[in-house]
Amino acid sequence: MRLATWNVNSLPARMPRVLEWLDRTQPDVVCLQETKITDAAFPHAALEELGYASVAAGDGRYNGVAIASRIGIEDVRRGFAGEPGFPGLEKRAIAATCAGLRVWSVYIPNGRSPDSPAFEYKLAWLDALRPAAGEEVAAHSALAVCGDFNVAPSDEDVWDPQAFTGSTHVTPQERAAVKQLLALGLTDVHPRALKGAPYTYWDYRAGMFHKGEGMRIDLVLLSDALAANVRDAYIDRDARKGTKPSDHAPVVVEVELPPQDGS
DNA sequence: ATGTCGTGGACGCCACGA
Repeated sequence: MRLATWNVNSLPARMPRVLEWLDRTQPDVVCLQETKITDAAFPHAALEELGYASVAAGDGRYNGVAIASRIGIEDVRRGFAGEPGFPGLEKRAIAATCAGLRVWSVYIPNGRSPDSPAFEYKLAWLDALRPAAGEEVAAHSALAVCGDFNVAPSDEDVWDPQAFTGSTHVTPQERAAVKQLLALGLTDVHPRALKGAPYTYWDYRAGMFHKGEGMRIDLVLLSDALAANVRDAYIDRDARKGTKPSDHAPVVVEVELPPQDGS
């Protein structure tokens, strides 16, 4: 099966690119983040025309996550137990089961700067995600936790570690939080490097995309057993090019699912 | 270059988040 994750930075603004990308890429399941659209306005019908059923959790202006699947979508859960807010609960997590694969689409808070309340919120959010993810690891042998983690797991995942001194996304606390997630029994699937770099995000400003100044912050975490069945993983860098792109590129993973129980 | 996007309020720019 082909699984993808993409921070689209507004689904309304990105619909032409998203539909074109789905048609070209043919993922079975895609996790979306920063949809920036209310549930009432979510374009279920346009996705259905391409064969995708979709579920969403969104408030409108900020955040928002969704999952689209052409192989079935059931047991939907929005948010998770103990999820903190800032100050109120935000729309940052949705889960569903697609043909036996438990899939989460998550959008971890940005954190703004290490000395801000938003950073404490980011760490608290990751702390709360851990037990919820642990329950999912225990309950589902085939599990994928996908999304924009707003953390570059290692120095290899940023274009210049020196440039990030004093910044979020690279701090020991954030990296420790991701490591603790992996310790639950999840594998960070490393996509093939493109042009020598594994980046999934490039700031719109200052021509950073064209200078190759990016970060790998969009991750696909697979349950360890499932990760052993990965056939390919890549970043669709072309999706960052052209007219009105998102500032993130999709990550695409080809993985062989084990036979489903009872099928 | 603190250099670009996207949203929404209130209407041609500004505040905010990323």
